[in-house]
Amino acid sequence: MLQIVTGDPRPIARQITDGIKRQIAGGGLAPGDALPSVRGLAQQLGINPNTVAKAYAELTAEGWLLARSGLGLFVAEQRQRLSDAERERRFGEAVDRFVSDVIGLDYAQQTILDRVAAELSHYANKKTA
Amino acid sequence: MLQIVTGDPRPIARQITDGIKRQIAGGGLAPGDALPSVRGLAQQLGINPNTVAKAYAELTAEGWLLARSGLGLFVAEQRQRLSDAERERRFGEAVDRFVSDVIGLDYAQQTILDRVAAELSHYANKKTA
Amino acid sequence: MLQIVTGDPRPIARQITDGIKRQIAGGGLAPGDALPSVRGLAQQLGINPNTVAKAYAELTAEGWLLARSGLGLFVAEQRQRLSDAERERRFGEAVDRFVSDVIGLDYAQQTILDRVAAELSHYANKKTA
Amino acid sequence: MLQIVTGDPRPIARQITDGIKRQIAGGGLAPGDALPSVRGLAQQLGINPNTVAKAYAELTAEGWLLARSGLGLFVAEQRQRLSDAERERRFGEAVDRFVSDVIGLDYAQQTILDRVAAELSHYANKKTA
DNA sequence: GTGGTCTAGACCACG
DNA sequence: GTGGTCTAGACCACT
Repeated sequence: MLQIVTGDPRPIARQITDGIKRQIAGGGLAPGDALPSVRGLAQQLGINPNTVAKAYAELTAEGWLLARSGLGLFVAEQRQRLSDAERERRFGEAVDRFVSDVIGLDYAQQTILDRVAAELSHYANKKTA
Repeated sequence: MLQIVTGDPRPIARQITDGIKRQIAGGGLAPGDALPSVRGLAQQLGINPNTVAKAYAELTAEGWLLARSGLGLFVAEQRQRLSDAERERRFGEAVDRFVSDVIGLDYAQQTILDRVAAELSHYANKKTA
Repeated sequence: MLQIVTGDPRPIARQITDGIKRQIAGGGLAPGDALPSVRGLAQQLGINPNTVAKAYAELTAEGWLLARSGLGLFVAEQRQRLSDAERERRFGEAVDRFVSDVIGLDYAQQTILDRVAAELSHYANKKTA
Repeated sequence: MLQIVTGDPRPIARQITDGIKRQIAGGGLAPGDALPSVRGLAQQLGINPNTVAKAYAELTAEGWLLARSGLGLFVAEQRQRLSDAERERRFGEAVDRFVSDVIGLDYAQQTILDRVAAELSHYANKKTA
């Protein structure tokens, strides 16, 4: 289930997109599955429908979701959603930011890697490159 | 040397603080070393001195730097400023955010770990737990 | 309510952070409470919004406040952010400075202690060690 | 002995005035005692003579020291160095600042008072009001 | 509407 | 020369 945490520093729309991406990556949502309606999800989460619509729009633009007119939104078939250059750019940025965030906390490298591995393992990921 | 990347989504001041933290963590800047002056660095980077001053102020407030009036800023002795609980909290947040960022990029877990390890290895890390 | 005293040697932003910290410590502001908006408080105090923003930014960085994008700033849950060693260091510094400030004023020790006690008593302090 | 600590956030001149005030308050320097010369102290401390001269000038202006032309500076006789209003103003400011510094560290009131009392006791203070 | 960021330019204390 | 503070005004992202 999606959860909105008010204390979370991430914008609400980001929390939604992150949550849905994780569910898709982890198999909780399979290609073809329908998503809750904008109004329904907004009501359920107690937030503004505009915020949900914005999150859905972003996911659609990135190829995660597919709109079928009059029917709603569905999880798209697996496909290359981003160009390799774009993937690599985002990947590099994420690693960079993560290292900057963690570098001052003085954890051992192995501790950091173990923790990342543990967190990643919650989401099945069969792609090998 | 510090580099400002205009395409970087991080604010300029954040890029500066990150860069300096990394230099300190990696030993490029040792305790007692002087930092470039606010005006000097601003001119070198082609940005407003206030932006540099803001970055320096944050690092000073966090205990990374120490001001000696009239003389300039210097790298402070490193000490553990945060409680274990706070360190853990921030660590968890960083890991969580990182996983959210990369989970959708379809990289293999090992690829991700290798990249993080490579990036971390640039910085000496003496702590073993 | 917050008051800005022009004769006060503390910078304006410092007066604001001090005042808010005291209100939080004394229970006048509880976790979850909203703070006056940057622009609103600036107008009310007759100062520049940037000055208020700076004070708020510092309190946020130190963990006293939490920003919810688009909604404003709120008092965060209190938690112990600093290590015991760091707390002790700052405590020692404060005591040292205080003694230096009052040692030349020729007040009796008991007079000084009574005054400090009176001032501290305005703020609930549940910790017993 | 006076000590200059480079890591101290206080300006050097402030460190000197504080140190001399403490010595006078604690009896290490008695009325009539001569002070080291500006140049001598500056050389001993490894700092700029201007800084020492400035510190001496402040102490003289506040009535702690007395200049005898051609002979040097001496500790002044005990006397009311400040108006009562000025004493009270500074006292209030010092208490206020101290409380603001300590309020966020979450120490018990008694702990704070004990520490202040202990620190004050290092300096004999017989005046009772 | 909210806070966050950056620029520009001024004034101060310190050495 | 150094950093620290404040003002003024602009633009952005978020709700």
